[in-house]
Amino acid sequence: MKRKVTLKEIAKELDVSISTVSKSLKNSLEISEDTRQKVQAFAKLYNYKPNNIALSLKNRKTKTICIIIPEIIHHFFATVISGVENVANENGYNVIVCLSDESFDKEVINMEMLANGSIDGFILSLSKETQQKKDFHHILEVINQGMPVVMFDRVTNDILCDKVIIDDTLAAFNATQFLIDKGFKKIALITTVDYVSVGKLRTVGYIKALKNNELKVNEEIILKIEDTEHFESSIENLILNNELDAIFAVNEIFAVTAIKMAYKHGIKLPDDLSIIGFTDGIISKYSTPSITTVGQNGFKMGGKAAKMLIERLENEQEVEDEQYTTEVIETELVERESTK
Amino acid sequence: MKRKVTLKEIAKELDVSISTVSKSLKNSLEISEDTRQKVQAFAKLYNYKPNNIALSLKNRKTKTICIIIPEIIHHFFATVISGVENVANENGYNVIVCLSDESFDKEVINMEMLANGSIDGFILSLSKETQQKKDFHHILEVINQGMPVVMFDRVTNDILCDKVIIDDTLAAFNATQFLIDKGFKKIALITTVDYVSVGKLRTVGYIKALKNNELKVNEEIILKIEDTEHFESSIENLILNNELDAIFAVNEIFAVTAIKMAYKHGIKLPDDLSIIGFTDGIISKYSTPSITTVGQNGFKMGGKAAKMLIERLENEQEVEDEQYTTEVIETELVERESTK
DNA sequence: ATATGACACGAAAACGTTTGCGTGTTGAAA
DNA sequence: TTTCAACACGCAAACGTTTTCGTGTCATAT
Repeated sequence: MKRKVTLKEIAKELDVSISTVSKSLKNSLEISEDTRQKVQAFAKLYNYKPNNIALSLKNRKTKTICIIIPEIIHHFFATVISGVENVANENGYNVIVCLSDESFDKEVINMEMLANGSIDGFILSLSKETQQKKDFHHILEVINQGMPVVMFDRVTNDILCDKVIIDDTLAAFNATQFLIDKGFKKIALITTVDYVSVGKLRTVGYIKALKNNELKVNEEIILKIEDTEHFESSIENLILNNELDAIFAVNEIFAVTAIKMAYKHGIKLPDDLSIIGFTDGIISKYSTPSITTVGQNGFKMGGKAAKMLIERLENEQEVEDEQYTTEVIETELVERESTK
Repeated sequence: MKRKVTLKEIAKELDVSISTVSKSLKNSLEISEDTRQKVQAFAKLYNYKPNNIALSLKNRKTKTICIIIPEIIHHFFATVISGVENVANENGYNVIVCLSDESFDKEVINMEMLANGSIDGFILSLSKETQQKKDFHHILEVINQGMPVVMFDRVTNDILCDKVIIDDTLAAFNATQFLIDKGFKKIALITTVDYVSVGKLRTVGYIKALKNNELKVNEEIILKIEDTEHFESSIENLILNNELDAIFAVNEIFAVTAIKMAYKHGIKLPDDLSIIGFTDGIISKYSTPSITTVGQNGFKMGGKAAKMLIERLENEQEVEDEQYTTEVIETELVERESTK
């Protein structure tokens, strides 16, 4: 086992100074051809690689960014990570992944743990609990320290920073309009409780579309799910107690559960009932029938977020314009078998 | 915007030395009650937090581990990350996630990029390409430098290190036996090409179970899928051209695709055909019918891997026993609707 | 009055780099 | 022979910590 070799060791071995070694390896003109080659040969032989930590300390940048997400199990967040990773690597950055588990405390701890020089910036999607508490002091603190933050998907207006989102309202509007255009009148909504920002926005879009087409908004067929564990029966009741034409669900799980309940009671899809979901994940693709859904393009979203963050990092020394931008990623309606 | 405050700045402000500040904050007995309180108050006021990079350099440990996985999109790998994150955080470690995208080169680059002091150790599941090339020099190099590596799931005998796996052969054996016990005779296998280690092992288990029950191994109903993109028709043909009793698929995608093809041709599950998959992911849970499958418990696997790595890190100074262990995580057959 | 010890603090090295600047050695020009 | 530039290299500071080892100032004991 040969431990990592350092400049100092090379210097001692070759009987030159540390600076000479360092300069030789950087092909400095100060150093004679002779020693330069000698040093480089030796360094290659011993597989010298500069110590990243030392460099980070010297340069005061770590070339590492952190992404904090509520849950990695969600396909959407996984694709976002993938997108972040992609452009981060292209730019020589590493990615630390932190999970908040939808918990405010974990979000705070994670941020505090890393805001001490370990990383150069954050990419962040708020946990449910944080959205509920509306307590963003930890984020503000980090920003005030001069560390750039980019928020995505689950964002808040209370924080000024770069953001990348989709137009949830518009996407929901379009999805609902799509159903209306098919001639459906009785369109149910399965959504989350209001404090989940994206759930609320999607609800708004749904209602807007109905009103826009002079359809009555019927509270009885708007199901707001609180408990993310036991909602099967709520959805089952929704379907059984109403003669629905179609359902718009604000996520995959709700959509596929609706399909399951319909199937259970012999309701044929898409003949008797059409369903549109949100998020083009693994479930929508492989479900039987496969699910028509709103694709969010998490990969692109992550990539964009990383790009914005890195640009801010690399231009830090220049003008602090403090002009924050909010990038909107376009969504697309992926038509599959669950709608006719 | 107030930048991070350092020991030096506190020292200057309070007109004491850096050492005094450092010691005060660590409640050293060397320092008088008086100055200790003064320093601590000042530090709290300015929200002093020690710079992690400086600490890493000094201590020669970063309290960061890296996990390299082939794809984050796979639910199984996502759960493993989750498990790693969990015990890492419990022990004050951070997790860097790297994706190899099933590419040998990316795997190598990732390892080299981080093996220079940025992290303390690796957790790793081999990319397909690496398994195919059987080139493990990058891993060996890292280990030879004294950096601990823990491999999981997709491992190789060519590398000596700690490992955490499931008994793929046994799990496949049990799954097949389960089908045999139901009275099925004609049981097809949908698997991967042989160089994917786990695919091969699961194939072995399937064959073993058949032989053990004196059932004929019929190559015609063993489908080895090479192209991970276009395999629908292969599976469709398998189902149509053979009067199958049951199918054992080595992953979720294959299983759910089989269901889709069966559904397409009006074959009723589980009445006409039973299916068992592998990996208890999101698909198996939400598919209609939901899929009986072999649960791998990725969360536990990741947790165990992290624990092994951290233990090795913390005991590094002690006896270098060099006794590597391979931990086997038990699997469980999750019975659902796709089998009768 | 002197020696002793506790006490409270500072200097400096170390972790591994990079880099501006100083300096000793050349050779050639004056 | 003197002067001066080019050359090739080393010194030292800096990044932010921690920690060992001094050291100066007291009060106390002798």
